[in-house]
Amino acid sequence: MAEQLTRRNTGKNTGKNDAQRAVLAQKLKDHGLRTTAPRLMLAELLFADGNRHITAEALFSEARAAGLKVSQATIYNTLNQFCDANLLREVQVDQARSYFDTNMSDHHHFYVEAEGRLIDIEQDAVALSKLPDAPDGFAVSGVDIVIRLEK
Amino acid sequence: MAEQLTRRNTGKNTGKNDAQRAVLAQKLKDHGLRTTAPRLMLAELLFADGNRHITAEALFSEARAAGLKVSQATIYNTLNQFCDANLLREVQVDQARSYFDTNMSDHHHFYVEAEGRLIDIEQDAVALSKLPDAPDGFAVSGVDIVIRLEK
DNA sequence: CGTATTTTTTGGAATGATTATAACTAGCAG
DNA sequence: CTGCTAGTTATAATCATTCCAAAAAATACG
Repeated sequence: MAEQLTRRNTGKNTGKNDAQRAVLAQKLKDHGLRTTAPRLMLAELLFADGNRHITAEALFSEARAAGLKVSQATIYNTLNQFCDANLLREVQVDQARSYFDTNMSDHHHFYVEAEGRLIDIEQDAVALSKLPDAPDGFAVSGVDIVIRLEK
Repeated sequence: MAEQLTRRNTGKNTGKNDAQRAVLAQKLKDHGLRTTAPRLMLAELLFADGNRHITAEALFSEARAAGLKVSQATIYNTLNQFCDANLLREVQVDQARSYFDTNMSDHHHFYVEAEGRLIDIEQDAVALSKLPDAPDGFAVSGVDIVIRLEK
């Protein structure tokens, strides 16, 4: 037993999943990451169904629920590598835990504190008509807008 | 020994500090907090010299450096009580640690990631000309803008 | 002013997220 | 294939923060 992680499945592969995997594998390569089984499977969870916001712990649970055997360390390593490789971004809304966002386009967030849930705000839904100059000697590396929501 | 925390000093009180303390004590009362020695001393560190941004750990160091004997637990308790009492606000910029801001006016922040330093942006230096509607059933409880800076 | 009642403070243990470590294993270049 | 390098793992370590139970200090009351 314990061969769920091998590249080739036990038999019936849906061509669809294989195609998807190939695309994701290429995506990893394009971003300078080797294609390993854990990375590919986590990429599948993260990127297969459109944009999402997820915590390390939630991803770990999902992976386990999907029958994958990844350690927590791999979850953290992978999330950090994906961030470094610009496949993910970290969103700063709650000091208790980190949220990772698969949407790399320029955008902002609603944060439902009560539920720990993030909602994308497309960039063109916000307009900053006035921005302060960066202090001398500094350059702006990012502008984060978080709109906190309550019931 | 060990009487540094008593209300009455060992002798020479500068009237200035006493006046300041009285103001701070009143401030605590106004916000529904009892005047205790630790609270008063931390309030002095926090509010005496204009607005500041500080982490729990930094406040603890300052308190120790000033010869105060407060435990870490008291630092955390006090910071949280001050937040609840609207004497402080917590700023969310780094998942590793919390920053507390004594400036309760409506404003935003520059964050120098490399130095872990926050700089206030006065409210009128930013103008949002377009804001998305809150999703159905939710109300906006706050808008946080953080401009990240690099050298 | 003591004494009772309630809050605070405290030191230390507990928690929870994240990172470091060291041994093992899997990619991939030749 | 074979070896070198990078990735994965389990576990221990770390770090900020919270919890806890007991001691101390504040207010209330008589």
